[in-house]
Amino acid sequence: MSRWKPDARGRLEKAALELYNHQGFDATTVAEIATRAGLTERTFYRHFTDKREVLFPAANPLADALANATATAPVPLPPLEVITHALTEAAHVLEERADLARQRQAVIAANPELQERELAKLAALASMLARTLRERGLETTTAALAAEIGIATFKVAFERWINDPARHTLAQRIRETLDTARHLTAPYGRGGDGPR
Amino acid sequence: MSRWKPDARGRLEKAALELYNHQGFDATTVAEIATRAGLTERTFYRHFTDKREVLFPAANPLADALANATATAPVPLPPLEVITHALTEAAHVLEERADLARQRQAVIAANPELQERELAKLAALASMLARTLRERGLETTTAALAAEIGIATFKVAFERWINDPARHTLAQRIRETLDTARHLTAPYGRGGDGPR
DNA sequence: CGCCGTGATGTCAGTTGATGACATCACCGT
DNA sequence: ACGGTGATGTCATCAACTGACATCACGGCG
Repeated sequence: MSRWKPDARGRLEKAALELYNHQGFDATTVAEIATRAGLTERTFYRHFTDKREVLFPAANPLADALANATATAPVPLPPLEVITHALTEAAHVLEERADLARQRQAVIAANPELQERELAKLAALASMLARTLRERGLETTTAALAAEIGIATFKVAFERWINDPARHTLAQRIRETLDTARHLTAPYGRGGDGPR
Repeated sequence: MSRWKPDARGRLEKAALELYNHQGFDATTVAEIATRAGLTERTFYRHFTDKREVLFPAANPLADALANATATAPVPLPPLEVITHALTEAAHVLEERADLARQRQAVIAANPELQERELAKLAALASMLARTLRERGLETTTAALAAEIGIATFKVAFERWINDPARHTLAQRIRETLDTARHLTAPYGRGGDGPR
C-alpha cells in the first residue's frame, strides 16, 4: 500500500468545488479544503498558487483544443474562419463536461475575485491564440485583434449557452454569435442592423 | 486650520503610484503607502477596498466620456459607428493625461495581480457599454458583442499607442484598429487579409 | 456661548492567505 | 540493506484585510 492516497490534486479540486458551492468562496478557508481532502493547508499551496487557482485546472483541455485547431487549420483560410473552426472544436470539449462546467460557472459567477481570475485566463487564451496566428503569418495587430474578437465571441456565446442549456448546443451558439459579429462590422451597404 | 491635511485620497494614490514604481507592487506594503501619505493603514482601507484598487480611480473620466458619447450618439448610427465615436472621445481624455497613463501602465504591466484588476475594469466598461447600447434599442446579444468588440479594439489600440508614443495619436490608432476589425470580419470577396 | 452630533481618522486585536525552512518516511533502484 | 528522492507534515512569520471602539476638530443649534 502506498504511503499516500492517490491524486491529491484531484481531491483538492473536488473538495474545493464542493465547499465553494455549499458555503461560498469567501466563507471557505484553505485549511478546510485541505482537511476535507485529507491533507494540509501547506500541501494545498504546493499544488495551487492560490485559493482561486484550484478552480482553473492546469491541464486545460479547452486550451489544448483551441491551440491545436488553430495551429492545424489549412493555411489559406482567412483568420475569422480559423477562429470559427477552433472555437467550434473547443466547444465540443466543454459540451462533454457540461454539468461540471455549469457548476464551476455558478461558483465563479458568485464571486468577483473568481471572475477576475477567469478574465485573466481568457486573456491568456487570447494571447496564445494571437501567437499562433502570428506563426501562421498574420501581422501582429491583425493577429491580436482576431484573437481578441474570437475570445469575445466565445464569452458571449458561452454565456448564452450556460443560461439556456436545453435548446441549443454551444457550437451552434458560437456560429450564431460569429454571424452577429460579421453583421456588426459589415460596411454600410451590407446586411446587418445598420440603416442606409 | 482644519483638523486634517486635505485630499487624503489623492495623497494615498500619489504615494502608492510612487512606491509601486520605485520598489514594485509586491515589495511595497500598505502600511508604507499610508505612512508616506501621512495616514494609517486602516485609513487606506477606508478609501480603497484593496491594495490594487488605489491604481484605479473611482472617479473615472474615461468611463464617463465613453458612457456619454455612447448615450448621446445619433440613434440611427450603426453600432460600430457609435463605438468608433465613443472610443475616439475617450481617447482624448487619455491623451490629456498621457504621461500619467504611461506611468500607471508600466506599473500594471509589471504585475499579474494588477493586470487581472485591469481586465476586470475593462470588463465592467464593456458591460456598461452593452447596457447603454441596449437602451438605444439593440438586441441583447448584439449589444454585448458590439461592446466586447469595442473594448477589444481599444485594448489593442491602446497597447500599440503606449509602445509607440511619438508617431501616432491614440484616436488614430483606434481608427486603424477598427479598420482592421472590419477587414477581419468582412465576407470572403471583400478587401482584407484573406485570400481568394 | 457652550453643548452636541458628525465624520474622518487613529488604535488594537484578530483572522486568513501565502511562503520559507526544516523534518519525515515510504518507495525505488542499486 | 542502504541511500536518495519526492510528496507530505510542522512550524514560524509576514502582510492583507476587517470589526470594534476611541478621538476630536468642526459646524450647527438652542
